[in-house]
Amino acid sequence: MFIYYRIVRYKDEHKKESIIKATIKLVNDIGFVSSSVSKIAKEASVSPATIYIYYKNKDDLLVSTYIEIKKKIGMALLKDFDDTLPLKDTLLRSWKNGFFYIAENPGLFQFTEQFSYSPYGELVDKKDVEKYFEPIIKVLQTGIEQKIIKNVNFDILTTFIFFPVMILSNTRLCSNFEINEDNIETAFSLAWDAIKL
Amino acid sequence: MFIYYRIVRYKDEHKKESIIKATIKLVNDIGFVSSSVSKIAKEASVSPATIYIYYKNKDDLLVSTYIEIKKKIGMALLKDFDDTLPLKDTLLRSWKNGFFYIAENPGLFQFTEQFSYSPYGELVDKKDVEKYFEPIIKVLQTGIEQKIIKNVNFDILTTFIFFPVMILSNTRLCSNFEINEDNIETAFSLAWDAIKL
DNA sequence: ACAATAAGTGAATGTTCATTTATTATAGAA
DNA sequence: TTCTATAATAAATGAACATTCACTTATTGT
Repeated sequence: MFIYYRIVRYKDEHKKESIIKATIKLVNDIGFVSSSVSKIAKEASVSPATIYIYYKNKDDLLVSTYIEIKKKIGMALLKDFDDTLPLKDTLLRSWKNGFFYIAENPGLFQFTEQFSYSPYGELVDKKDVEKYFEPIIKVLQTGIEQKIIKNVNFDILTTFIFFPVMILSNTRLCSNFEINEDNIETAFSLAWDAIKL
Repeated sequence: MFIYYRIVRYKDEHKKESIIKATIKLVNDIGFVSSSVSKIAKEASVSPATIYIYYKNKDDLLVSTYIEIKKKIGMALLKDFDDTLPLKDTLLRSWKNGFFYIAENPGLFQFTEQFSYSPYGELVDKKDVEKYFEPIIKVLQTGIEQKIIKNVNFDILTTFIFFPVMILSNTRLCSNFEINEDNIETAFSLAWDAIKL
């Protein structure tokens, strides 16, 4: 007869968080090309080998960081989500949530932009990300059925109602767009004109 | 008395072109992170040292490649440019030019996307790029003055009338948007609804 | 034919890379 | 307190990196 013990020295979640934080900071400051595991380790004040306790390899670290951020952004977007409101108001609320979250966390956003336009983007299972945005996508589909918005290819719709948030939030692309209630509403009115029937 | 000779072996422009071509191919295939000078040299069938005859360093090679591509895209966009047409027609023509050029040269477009969202983007003097797009920007300004399109922040305007071309052309972002006359015109009608007064 | 000079190169440079190995530190059940 | 599994690490590894070096090849006016 055998008795199995489970004696564990628990992983330090604070350490994991500081590795992710260091990854984001470094990638934003010097880019993927220059962000080595040792530099990330130094920034997080851990040994390079420690990173390999929490992540399989460098790719795993970067992909996990990306998904973690996408989850946060998705949740921010859906704050106070209420699809009993008129469609237009539901969308505008998400716009505002998105703009203000990105404005308060520019590093998170910048990381995802750089990541998703690089070949790292292909390492991500899209479904792992899309699930965080599902409710708002469903709202659009309902809008088409109720003949409130144009019945066009879904890619076209998202181009005009989601991407403007990302483009206008990108200070590199839009240096003259100041993020405040008025400007968001002005921009939103163009988006709404584009998609409304 | 001295006699100075000026005897030159001229640089082989074909070689320079093959280095740029190799750079684009490699960056698209494996990304900036993995594209080393030696790999680019091998792809171009030259010695790594040869690259340093044509370019100061690796950054110079990448930035030059980017500007070269932007010039080509800008010129494609402005093919048959005619600002005596109604504003709407001028813009639609550019949309079609843009879509079809990108569709025929997906590698060029993909390189610029990856480049401009990476820290390499900061190495480029924006004016070196903007000049290739100037005529079409002026058309928009005229449209505002003539009260044909909305008088809003210029960043908002470009978000709805230029970026959709880039988003919809990006197969990674829009896998369900097929590029043909009909679909381009449908997408353009949303853009026009957004910006028209 | 030859002098002059730039184009072009393969190999070597020292550095940095991602990852592994060998070892120590520590938490917690018995 | 003792024991054990895992966290954590410093140091080591071989491969790959950007760039330079010493050299050869090609071109062209004289």
